[in-house]
Formats: sequence, structure tokens, C-alpha cells
Amino acid sequence: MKYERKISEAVIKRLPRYYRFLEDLMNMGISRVSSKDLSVRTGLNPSQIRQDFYCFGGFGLQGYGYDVESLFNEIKKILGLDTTYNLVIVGAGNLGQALAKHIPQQKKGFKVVGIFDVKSSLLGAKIGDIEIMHIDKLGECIRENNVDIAALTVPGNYAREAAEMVIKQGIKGIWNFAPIELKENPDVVIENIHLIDSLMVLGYKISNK
Amino acid sequence: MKYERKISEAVIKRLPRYYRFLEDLMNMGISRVSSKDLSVRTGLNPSQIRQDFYCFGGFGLQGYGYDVESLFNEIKKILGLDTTYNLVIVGAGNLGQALAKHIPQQKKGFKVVGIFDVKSSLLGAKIGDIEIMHIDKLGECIRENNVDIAALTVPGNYAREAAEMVIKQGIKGIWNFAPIELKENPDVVIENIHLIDSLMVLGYKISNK
DNA sequence: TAGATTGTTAATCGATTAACAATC
DNA sequence: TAGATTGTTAATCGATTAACAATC
Repeated sequence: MKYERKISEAVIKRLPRYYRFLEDLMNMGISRVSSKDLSVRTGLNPSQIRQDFYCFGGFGLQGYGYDVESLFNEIKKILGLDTTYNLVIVGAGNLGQALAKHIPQQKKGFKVVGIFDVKSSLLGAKIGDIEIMHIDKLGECIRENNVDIAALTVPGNYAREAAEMVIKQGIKGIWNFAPIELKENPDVVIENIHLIDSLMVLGYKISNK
Repeated sequence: MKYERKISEAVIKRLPRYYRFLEDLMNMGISRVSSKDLSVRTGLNPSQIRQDFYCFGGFGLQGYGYDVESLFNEIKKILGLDTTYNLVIVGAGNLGQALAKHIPQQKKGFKVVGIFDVKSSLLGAKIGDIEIMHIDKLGECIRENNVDIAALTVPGNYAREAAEMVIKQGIKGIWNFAPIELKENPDVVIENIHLIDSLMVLGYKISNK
């Protein structure tokens, strides 16, 4: 067995992209693909594609290329998508409600098991087939449903305390939509979606070319 | 005047983060900050922070540091936030509607001037103070309101044609939420928010430490 | 003046790309 | 076998970090 070096963040971030393209290829009935083919489709360099797969041991056959389905399944396994991740949404505003409906539609192995807020006017409302509950019930929900991920969609000024709270309840990953920086630590990993930051970058790019 | 090298994407992506932190400092009444202070707050290396500002000419004073307000204003200007960007939302599903409400709340100089769909059941509904309109009206809206940005929140299978359409209407930047890769070209810049990709990365990180 | 901190160049580090032997 | 394409090492490139002279 091959010595396991730490896989860089850059490589990880490309995996979902491969995954999507391979799914498309399968749907088109294509069973075989070379790094050069994938390069044309994804816009990535073929050497880079081979390097990426090589990180995990290499899934191809010399002189042939890659078998689409088995490559798809390998990446699926690496990303942990062969099991379901349960998640809760903390903050039932616009964004939280939209995610509660959006995630199940994508059918990618992520299940929303609860959505929480403190605002009494929201409590009890149904979003899809789940009900907005008071944040007091969050800990219970996490423990009963084996929840790994908390999506944080609260206003910025509550975000830090909400993050501390879900960490205390034993959450392993935070999908953060609030405009604050959260520090990773050995117990919790963070993925930030800074929507407005992204809009600002877009604005910059528009203005500068 | 200093020779202008192309600013790297990595630098641009850090600017909104600085912007946010400087805004916080202003709100706290702090008028002066050093790269070392900023480093502690942002988690970035102080050399990197100075390098980043140096790209744009350097905004500090040796022996003193940076004046919070003037640094804030410089970054504001670089990001083009001293003017308003008008944007339209293409796709009035969960995500599109949520963005239509979310963006104005953030008060960062982005104005939603229209939201469009093809689904007749959605047409006419009010989201905040704007009405969902048929996609046929999109071109007209873009021309009348000097629209720079289109947020793409349509289902994946319509995304490519929707992108081509807004490009044809003269849009300068696409904020893409669909799970496809769009190619930049000299006329159009792209910012992708691949929500599910980000969830997958979070899943990977959770499973691997 | 002495101390602090930037502006700026140089060194380091890591990620991307190129090259090619291995091998199907 | 000849052709194709990977696995794998080496070279290149760019981004991050370190160092320190300039200067407030």
C-alpha cells in the first residue's frame, strides 16, 4: 500500500467537478475517457488531471485511459458520497429556507433533518416536509439523527455564537454562509460560502477589463 | 506612476475579507491598524497583507501602519463599490427568490432590478418590491436599467442556454449557481457558486480527519 | 533620536505543467 | 508488434513568506 501524503485543498476542490463531468458522461453512455478528453471538457490540464488521480493511487489503465463508471465510483467513495450526510440548518431566513428546499432536489447524498430559528413567527412553519423548530431543540435533533453538518444561515451578528453553540453540540462540519471567518480546529472543519464577497469579486472583474 | 502588473485572482479574493474587517474596525471606533493587527484578526500572514496592498501602490505609512478609514475607502474604490451594480436574477426558484431578498439586506451596493422565469405559475408574484417577470422581458429590463450582472439560478439543464441568452443581451458578468462550468471570454466574466461542490468538499474533510 | 512599521526585494514553498519510461 | 495513454519523476511557475532598508 502506497504511503499517504496529505492531499492538498486544491486537489480536493477539483474532485466534485470531475464527479459532475463523469456523471454527465455516464448519462451520455460513454464508458471510457482519457485525461486528454477530460481536459477538453473540464478546461483543466491533462497532466493535472492525472496528478490528481495519482494522489489517490491512480485509477487508469496505461494505453487505455479511465473507465468512466469505475472512476466515478472511486471519486464518489473518496468524497464519502456512498453514505448519506445528515445536516441541520441554523437560521430559517431566506437563505436557510431556500437551502432546505434546494439540497434535497440535488439528490447528492445530503439530507436536511432539521431547520432552526429563534423567531417565534417562523416556528412551526413547514419547509418541504420538515418543520421550523426552536433552536432549543437543536441539540436533541443532532443527537437523535447522527448529524454531521450544520449550515449556518443566521445574520452576521449572531453567527459567532451560533457557531460556538453547534460546535458544543458536537457538529463536525460547518457550512458557513455568514460574513465572518471561522477558525478550523481539530474537531470542526469549515466551508465558507461568502456570497457577497463573491459578488464583490465579480464587480471587480467587470470593472477591470 | 507605478507600472500596473496584472493582479492575481488570489489577491482579489482577499479584498472583500479586508473590506469586512475594516468595516468592523470602523464600527468599533478604531482608526489605525498595522499589518500585524490585521494578521491576528484575519488569520493571514502580515507579509502577505502588505504585499496585497503593495499591488495597488501601498496605502500605509512607515512606522505607523494604516489609517482604517482611508484603507477601507481605497479597497471600496478598487472593488468598484463606490458605485452601484445593477443585477437581474434569472430563475425564480428557491435560490433565486432567496437571493432577491438577501442581497438588498446586505447593503453593499448591489441592486436587484429584476427577477425572471418561464414558469407561468410564478409570474406576477412579488418578491420584496419587485415582480417576477417572464424571461421575454429580460432584454428590455437589461437595456433600461443599465444591468451589469446576471445571477443564474436556473436548473442545470437550462443553465447553458440561459447563459448564452444573457450574454447575447450584453451582460458583463455572470454569477453562476448552476452546476456547470462556464468559460470566461473577453466580454463576460464568471463567478461560480457551486453549492453542492462545496458541501462535497465539506463531507470529504469531515471524513478525512 | 529611538522605535515602529511600511515598502520592497529576495528566498521559500507548493502547485501546475512537462516529459518520458512503463505497460496495456 | 505498434500505438496509445497512464503513472511517475522532474522542471517550471507563481504565490506565500521572510528579510531588511527606508522612513515616519
